[in-house]
Amino acid sequence: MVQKNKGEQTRQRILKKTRELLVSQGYYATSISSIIEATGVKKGNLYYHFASKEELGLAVLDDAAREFAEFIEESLDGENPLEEILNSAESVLKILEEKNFTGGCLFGNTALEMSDSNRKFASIIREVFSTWTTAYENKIAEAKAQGLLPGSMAPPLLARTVVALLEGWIMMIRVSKSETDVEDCLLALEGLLKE
Amino acid sequence: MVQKNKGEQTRQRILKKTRELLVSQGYYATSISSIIEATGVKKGNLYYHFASKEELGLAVLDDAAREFAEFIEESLDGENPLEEILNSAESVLKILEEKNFTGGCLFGNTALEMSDSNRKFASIIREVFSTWTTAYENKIAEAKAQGLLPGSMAPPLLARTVVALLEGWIMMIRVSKSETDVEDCLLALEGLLKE
DNA sequence: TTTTTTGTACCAAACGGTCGGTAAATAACA
DNA sequence: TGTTATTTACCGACCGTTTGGTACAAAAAA
Repeated sequence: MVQKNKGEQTRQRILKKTRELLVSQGYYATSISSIIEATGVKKGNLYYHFASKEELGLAVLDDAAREFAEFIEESLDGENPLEEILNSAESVLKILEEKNFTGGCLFGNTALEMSDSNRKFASIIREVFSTWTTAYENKIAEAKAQGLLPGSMAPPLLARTVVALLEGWIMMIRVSKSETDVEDCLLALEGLLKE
Repeated sequence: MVQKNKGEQTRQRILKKTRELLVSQGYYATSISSIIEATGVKKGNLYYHFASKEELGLAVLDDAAREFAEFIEESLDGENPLEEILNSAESVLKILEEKNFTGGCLFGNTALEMSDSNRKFASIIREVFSTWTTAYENKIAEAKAQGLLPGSMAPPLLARTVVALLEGWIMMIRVSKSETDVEDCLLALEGLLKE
């Protein structure tokens, strides 16, 4: 069995493993040597695939952004638009639980760590929040059309609020590491959307 | 004119200036040498006042936490409990604007950067969120007693949701750097609390 | 054979931190 | 009050380690 694209496989391995490190430690705390250790890839090889730490970080973020967009689309599932959003939020929180509340959201973390100092990172983050918000916004507009939504908030504002609420709760859950906080977060979302 | 407590003054100067650096750059991106440069305090002197970078970071966080608790108390001002919370939130966001949306919230930033790896930092952050939440919780309970609050969310949950909403929006504002987002954040809070 | 991929050895710069020692302020004593 | 101890505050050269990054040869694949 001859494998094509051996280099591409290595590249992917670096990408995924580095993502793990970035999620749990952040950009600056993740050193090249720790990436080498975690992946088993030697330094020369790493720099063959990625020109710099920054480029690697951007590639990881880009890769994760693409996956996250797909994940959000798939997670939007339910009997009505409102349920779809709540289920999506639950899916997002589920990932946190699986990681025992360590790491949190790669995009949120990177936003706070890098967006003031590095425009390239900020640009990717902006796009992630934008597609995330838009996905929810469409469902919210549907729900509004069906009379499922109380309140006077316009769909774009409400969608961004839902995302902000999630990011904020994820931050607090990461500090508290409490499972009941996950349920509280979902209750808060229901409160925001249903009454 | 002989000045007493010369050392204490130096200590305070280090504390305040380092806080600025931490707010705008984060912990790992703020090097000892950059602190030395920014304060004018020489290395030997810095390590005379603080045993390590970690201890300095913790002292900064502690100092900021005390100030923030006072700030929240003072910012709770208005005709009724609900207005008090909204005014407090507005005050918090005002600080962001004054810094041109750079830096964001020291506690939120540090939470995401350190709380998984350093328990001492996490502990301070937890306490900050706790006092912040409690301050709002009391007002919310008052508002509920006065029949000002719609919805079924219990005051403790609603208070934490308000804080989460703020932290989440602050994160997004820091990325967007948009002034209108500040107003949107306040609208979202009104939507959460008033209808 | 040529191109792609990987491993090894090395680099300068920056990192957090230590050290012996100096200068200034304060306390103790005459 | 003037003099001497003693503490407090500060300095900058230096330490070992780690950082991100490079050069280049060996190996594998095409």
